[in-house]
Amino acid sequence: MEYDFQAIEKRWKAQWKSTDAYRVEEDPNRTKYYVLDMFPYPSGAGLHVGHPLGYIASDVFARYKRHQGFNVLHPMGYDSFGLPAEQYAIQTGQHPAITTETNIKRYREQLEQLGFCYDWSREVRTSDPKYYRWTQWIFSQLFESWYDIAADRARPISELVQALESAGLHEIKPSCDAKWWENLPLEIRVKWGEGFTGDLKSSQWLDASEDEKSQILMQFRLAYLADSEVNWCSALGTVLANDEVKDGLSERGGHPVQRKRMRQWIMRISAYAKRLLDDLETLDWTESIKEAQRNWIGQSQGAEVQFDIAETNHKLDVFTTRPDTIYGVSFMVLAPEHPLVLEITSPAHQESINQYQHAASLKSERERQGAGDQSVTGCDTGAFALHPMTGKKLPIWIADYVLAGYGTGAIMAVPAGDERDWKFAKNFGLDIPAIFDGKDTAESVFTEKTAKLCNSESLNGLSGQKAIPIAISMLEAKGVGSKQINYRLRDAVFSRQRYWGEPFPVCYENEIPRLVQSEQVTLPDVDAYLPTEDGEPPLARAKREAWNVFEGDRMEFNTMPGWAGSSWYFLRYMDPGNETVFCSREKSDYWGQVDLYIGGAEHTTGHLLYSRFWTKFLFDHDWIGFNEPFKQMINQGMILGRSSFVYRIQGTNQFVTFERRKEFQTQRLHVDISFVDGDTLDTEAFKNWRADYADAKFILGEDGSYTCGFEVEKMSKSKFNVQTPDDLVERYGADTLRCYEMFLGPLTQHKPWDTKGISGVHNFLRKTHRLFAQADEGTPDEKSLRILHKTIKKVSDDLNRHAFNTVISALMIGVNELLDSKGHQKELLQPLAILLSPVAPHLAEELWEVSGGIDSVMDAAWPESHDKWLVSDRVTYPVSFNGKVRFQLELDATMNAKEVEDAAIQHEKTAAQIEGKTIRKVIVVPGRIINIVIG
RNA sequence: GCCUGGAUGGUGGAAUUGGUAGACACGACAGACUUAAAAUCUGUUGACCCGAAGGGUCGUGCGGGUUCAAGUCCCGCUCCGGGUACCA
Repeated sequence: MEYDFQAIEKRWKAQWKSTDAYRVEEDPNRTKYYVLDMFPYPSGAGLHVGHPLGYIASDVFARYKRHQGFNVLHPMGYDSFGLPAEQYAIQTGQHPAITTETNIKRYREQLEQLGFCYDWSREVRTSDPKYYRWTQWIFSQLFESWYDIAADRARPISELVQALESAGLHEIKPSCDAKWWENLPLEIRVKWGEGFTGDLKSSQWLDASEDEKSQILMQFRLAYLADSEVNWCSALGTVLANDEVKDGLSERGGHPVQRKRMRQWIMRISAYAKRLLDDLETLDWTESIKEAQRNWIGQSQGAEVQFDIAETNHKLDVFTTRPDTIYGVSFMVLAPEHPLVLEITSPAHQESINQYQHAASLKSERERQGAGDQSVTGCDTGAFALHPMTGKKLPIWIADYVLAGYGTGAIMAVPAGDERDWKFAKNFGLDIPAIFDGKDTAESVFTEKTAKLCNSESLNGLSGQKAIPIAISMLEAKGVGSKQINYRLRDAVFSRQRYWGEPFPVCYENEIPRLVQSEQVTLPDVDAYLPTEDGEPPLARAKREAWNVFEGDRMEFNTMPGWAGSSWYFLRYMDPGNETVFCSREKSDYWGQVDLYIGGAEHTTGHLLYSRFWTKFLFDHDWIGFNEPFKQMINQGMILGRSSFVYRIQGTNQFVTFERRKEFQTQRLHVDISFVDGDTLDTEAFKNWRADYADAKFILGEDGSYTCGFEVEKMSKSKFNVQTPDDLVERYGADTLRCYEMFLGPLTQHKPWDTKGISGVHNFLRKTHRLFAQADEGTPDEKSLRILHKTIKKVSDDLNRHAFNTVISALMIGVNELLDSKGHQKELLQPLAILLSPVAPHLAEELWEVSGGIDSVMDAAWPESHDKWLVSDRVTYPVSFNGKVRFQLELDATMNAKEVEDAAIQHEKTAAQIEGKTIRKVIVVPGRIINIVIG
């Protein structure tokens, strides 16, 4: 009987559906295992062959764990808010919900086609109000929380209020901006006086009005409203990401983009910087991803130093990692946006400063940070700072290499010891004080901490490493500085000026925000998915009646970013239908962390950081019992496309085959890979492709066919190299596609997609089918048993280390050898069907039945290999001379090293190798190798 | 620049702890079956040299090194992919 994959796959899919085979429930008697794929965005194009790679791997692993008796949670859902649907809505007026629904339907069909063992009853969609209700709830909780630095965790804002009422800010330290009071309106600060430095008294708090209290609390909330610099594009009425801006213009449309301060919701992720950094140690992720997160969080240790500004009362704070070089400071540099610039610039410099600030505001953050061009720019303010130790006057400049958002937005420049400062000093002719003994820093910068300091008073003679703590205590003693740990990690902007996202459960009264708690806020209908004419987000178009709940003067017009819904979705899968909590504690205690997370590496610093942050927040409130979401993660590589090309002779409609293309002047054109089999073009299909090719002529090769050229590149529609799984599933079946994607190579590596090899894998399944067709009740011989147990061991070991590609080879070898040894007894075939089941589940069910298995193969216990069948009593040793293998020697496995050595030396072929030379040494690794050193 | 992953036959790749490099598969070639083709099956297939069997030399991006033994470890490079960037 032929391997009729279509009938087999149809039959078992129906069977699984009718028995609800993938339904999982909590079961206290079994150990859980949670396998998760990264949340897909359901795009209109559907899945291409690159997508399922990770899904197949996780599915294989989930099935393997199920065989091992684990209670496996393996869910799937959709990150269904997002820009493409909104873009489509702008163009067509179709509600994004409709587009999204259509796309999800297509995704679902494709996913089901591949036979994944998802428990679809747990499916979630971020755009479903029943889901985003809880995203909104988590936002509310962040709004209602502050971060207690001493306790190192989030706490309810009510506890902060209590503390403020009884003792002010004296005894507690909330995470906040270093000078949080400067964000408050002047009226409040006036009441507290000039010298206010953050030590809020309970009397001052009790004295404040309700509005004022709300504004003060805003400085400490974990979700807070503040002004933040954004790339504003007024033509598009929206904010753009750094990489959507090119040369000061929007990438789409080429409209001018300007840096602008906008009031936005922000997440105080910086409060969690240290924990996010430290807890990386507990994760089984690749070192490269962990390292990238470390760099992103960017902890640096150093000191904050205060400089007085000459002839004013202003003070300038800077952060430095090199307080030891304090005597090398020769000027100061502020970010162009630094609030002090306005106040200190001398009238003579005012105009050039204004110009420079304007120019800087037109640059994107990326451009400011140099992307490519290393030219040094800056502008003198005409003001001077006073050196805290020497009192020397130091000119204050502004330059765009100093970023407002990092540290204090100002630096003390030490040209002798810092690359950028040195270049800046050289460029503008500023002093470069020599502070390193024996280093000529007028000629080149010296950035290491190894040289002994000079011209540095009490620090003289010390190396930088030793001088740092001494310099800090010196600064502390003088009251002009203190030890400080700084993080590069910035608070995350949480507002988007878009329609298709979660609405905030927030309304405004006198522009003071408060939570809407009477009812869930759902997305209102709008007449268009565009910003309003005065640049308000699309939600500002919603009429009052369009909101299902309307409180205060107005509702919040922003929506939440894409990462909101995806930061906690792994929790919702545990308890998808719960209408009273986001996930019951009982269920999250049972399912716990994701044991294995599979997805691309492109989410390294976005999703993977934010979901860690939210997990820690939920943990702080004891709503879940673990503080990291994803225990182990594997990042799959990208699947690249294989493009095919035809060669058109210039100026004609004639196409020349690949081998002969050099004989003519040709243009290389992409051709749709669906007309190409191997590299051979279906010329008829090609002619029917497009009208202008209808009368194409071909110069063929010797074999009478047209051969295409090829190249490996990213899969994309415009390159006509996109392979969808659909037609492959139709031609070969889902099991073949699953096996083939696994067989292609290591999961984590990038690899070209090439269907050439798929027939080999398909062939393997056919051979397997053929082997089982001969199933009988006999007793297997020893040879076959050895093959089986070798295969069990190899497949199990490889699955354990996620080497899915070699799992397939091992199965191929096993099947080939069993066909050879006539090992078709049911006793052998049943375990073999189980081994096959994770990778080719449909065929495995069929074969399980054929070989007399009971119930579904999915729940059959994973076979164990027995040493009895693995160890052999004979060993074939390679015998090498000076490392070169010369012959094989079969010996008894029980022989010890000395006996093996003697046997090797006495062997007749050894004599021929020695030939006059003497044996210097013999190395025997029992069971492995013999090496005889001669000379 | 920095961080990070990689480079092995014509192709995808295997070699898990330093121990027989090239498993498995594709492709190619040859053969069987066939009137023929397709399909299927069998064999050969890293390069080079001598040859009847058999044997030898070279060989894992490049140059060094450690070792009885290196694709694997160390030092120095080249190229390709990804991330990131004047982060004080």
